[in-house]
Amino acid sequence: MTAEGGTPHGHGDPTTEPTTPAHRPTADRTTSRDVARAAGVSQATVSLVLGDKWRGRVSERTADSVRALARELGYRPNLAARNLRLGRTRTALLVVPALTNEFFARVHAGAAHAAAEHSVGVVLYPSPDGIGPARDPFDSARAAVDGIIASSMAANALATLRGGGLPLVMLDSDPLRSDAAATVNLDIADGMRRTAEHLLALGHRRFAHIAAGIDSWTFHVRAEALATAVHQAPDATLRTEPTALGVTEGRAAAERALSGPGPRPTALVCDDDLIAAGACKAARRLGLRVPDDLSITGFDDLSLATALEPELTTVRLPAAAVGEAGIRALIAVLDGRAPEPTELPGELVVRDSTAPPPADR
Amino acid sequence: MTAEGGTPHGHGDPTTEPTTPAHRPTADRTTSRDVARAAGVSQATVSLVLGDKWRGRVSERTADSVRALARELGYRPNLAARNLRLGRTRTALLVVPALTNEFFARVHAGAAHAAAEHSVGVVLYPSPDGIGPARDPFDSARAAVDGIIASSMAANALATLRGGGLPLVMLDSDPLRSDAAATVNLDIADGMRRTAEHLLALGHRRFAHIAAGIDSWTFHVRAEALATAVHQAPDATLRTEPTALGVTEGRAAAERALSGPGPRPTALVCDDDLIAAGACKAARRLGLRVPDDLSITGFDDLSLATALEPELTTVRLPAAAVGEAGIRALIAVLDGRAPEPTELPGELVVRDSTAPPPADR
DNA sequence: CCCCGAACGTTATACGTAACACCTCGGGCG
DNA sequence: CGCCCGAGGTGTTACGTATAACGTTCGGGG
Repeated sequence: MTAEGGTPHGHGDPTTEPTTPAHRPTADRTTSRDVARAAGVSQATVSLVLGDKWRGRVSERTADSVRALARELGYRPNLAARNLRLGRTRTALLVVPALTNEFFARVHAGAAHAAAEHSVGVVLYPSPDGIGPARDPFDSARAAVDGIIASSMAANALATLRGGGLPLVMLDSDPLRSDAAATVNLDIADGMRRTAEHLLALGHRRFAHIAAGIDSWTFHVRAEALATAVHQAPDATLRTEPTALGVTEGRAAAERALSGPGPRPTALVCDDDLIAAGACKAARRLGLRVPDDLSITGFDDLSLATALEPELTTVRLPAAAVGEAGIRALIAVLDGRAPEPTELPGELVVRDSTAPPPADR
Repeated sequence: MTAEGGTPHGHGDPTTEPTTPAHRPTADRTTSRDVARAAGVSQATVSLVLGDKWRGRVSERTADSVRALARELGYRPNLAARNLRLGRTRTALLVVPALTNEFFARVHAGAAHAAAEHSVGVVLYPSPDGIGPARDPFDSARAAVDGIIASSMAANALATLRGGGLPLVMLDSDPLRSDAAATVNLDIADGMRRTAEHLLALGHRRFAHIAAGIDSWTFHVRAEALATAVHQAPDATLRTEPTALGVTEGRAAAERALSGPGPRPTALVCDDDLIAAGACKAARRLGLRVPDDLSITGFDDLSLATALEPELTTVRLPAAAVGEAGIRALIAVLDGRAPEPTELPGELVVRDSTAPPPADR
């Protein structure tokens, strides 16, 4: 029990040399203590100087010398030790379905940008988009984090996320039934309504909704908003063709919608730009010209929208702003402030894939 | 020095209750010691059991009880503490230009996948694609990492990366002049050669290279390989039109190439699919049909390639495999094994944007 | 002459974990 | 009987950092 009487440790060699402590727990990097030794001060002083808390406690000369030596020795603070000591990491975990979806890549870019401005880090957990219980994000990310920002589309990871007891900011999820500490939403309904009104104003009355068949709030909102807006014109009809996400899938769904029974729709409203790209291919395959014979709209305004010919009329969503707002909200929560709930507007971008419907027979 | 005789600490209250140590360094999560107390064992035992090193040292009954309590109390190991103790983090830093480039999003996906299989994490440093000294990746990523995987296109961050003293795996960089611990390369030259041979076989002789004007190894290789392959046909001509990356930029460059002096090229070889998409738009704008009047090829095989009409003939690069190989190489280096240098092949995917040239006048 | 308060640092922890070196105890064996 | 052995643990330490609490010197005012 007493620590007196001989070193209880195995390699009780009182030389200053460490002599490789037999299991080498650390890569031999310079520590703040090394800098301290070199500067002839205590480790605490180094910590004060480098932490910029030295004013009035350390002389300017000493501070300068410490800084110089730190640079010279290539000192880099050990993040693990710092995080342990402080009990926080200044790091956020961003949970999204997949970055190959450009929308989420942009969300990440916005988050990374805003985070950098606050000296905060972002680590990513791309929730495997298949279903299944998903690996534990906390294990997979393997980085200690202070809070979580999660897209509602990463649904399969959400259950696990709850358990962590960490502050959670939800992106684009139902604000009513969310137990998150904060939410950042997109005004999806408004975007869809504007799309419908644009098409109605052009004279369209026969609509088909090529709808992402995904049980996610954002897509429910799209369907509902479209239906509501379309039916403001009493003679308008709307049929819905569900599809998985993706160009090929969208093409198949659009072909079904265009070759179904009854009069052919003159406008295809697609749940995202990839589906819209597929719809364009379907149109061409059926010998329909876009936009003369058929109008097509997308959603998201990915770079794809302007790469296509004709360029897509679509709703531009401020993806980067979503990421930024997510970071800001999380920081607010972590600082104990109440984050204002955010709702970001979309914007209808009219390009070349919409036009008045062909003259009816 | 002796621990006897009264607690030297300020709030010397010998109760077991911590009574909030005045600055609350840690969020009050369950620690392994809490689990130990609940199970009536020592913290060391908890560590053994949960670290799966208990066989032959702890009875099965005790181990079960510890595991049950850990789950019940919602115990999650403190990664910062673990990392500090072990001196490693089982985390890799992936440095890429930007994830909005689908190619790098796929690289990341591959890396994340391979990493997860080895219980390793990946954190991302998207090097701001502008030039400039870039923030310190180690600071920005804010996560302690064991090693780095960097794309050669994240050039502006590379200098800083060197300083860290961490193992570095380079992706798609010049293997000859690289001081990296390992390299993972794509056989870009082969892909470009196949493209040229495909076009030559179709009968093309007048080529234009819409070339990414970026000082990066991968693009130098493309230019060189294309020139070499094209000039195997003695009557072939090749002009080069540099461009920035992106659809709009590619369109402008293609327009220059098509409207320049001399006979018009019949084949446009583009350095990536985005540029190729721009080239398609340029062709349409000039009244040229693809592929009847003009053949166009891309590079990368992004999802864009099949979204376009006509679908692009392009070189499919195994982006995900690059990420996977990067992780594997890094793990090998960290384990002290010598990683075999990897060179991954591309594959020419012939689609609808290439055809024999129009009959010459 | 003495105490005081700046100025300038230092000492001592504590964070939570993993690994090592010890303990203890009952039984088998020579 | 004495001794060792293995099973089943415990005590202690160290990782590198940040900070609260505590010295120590020195010039000056009362």
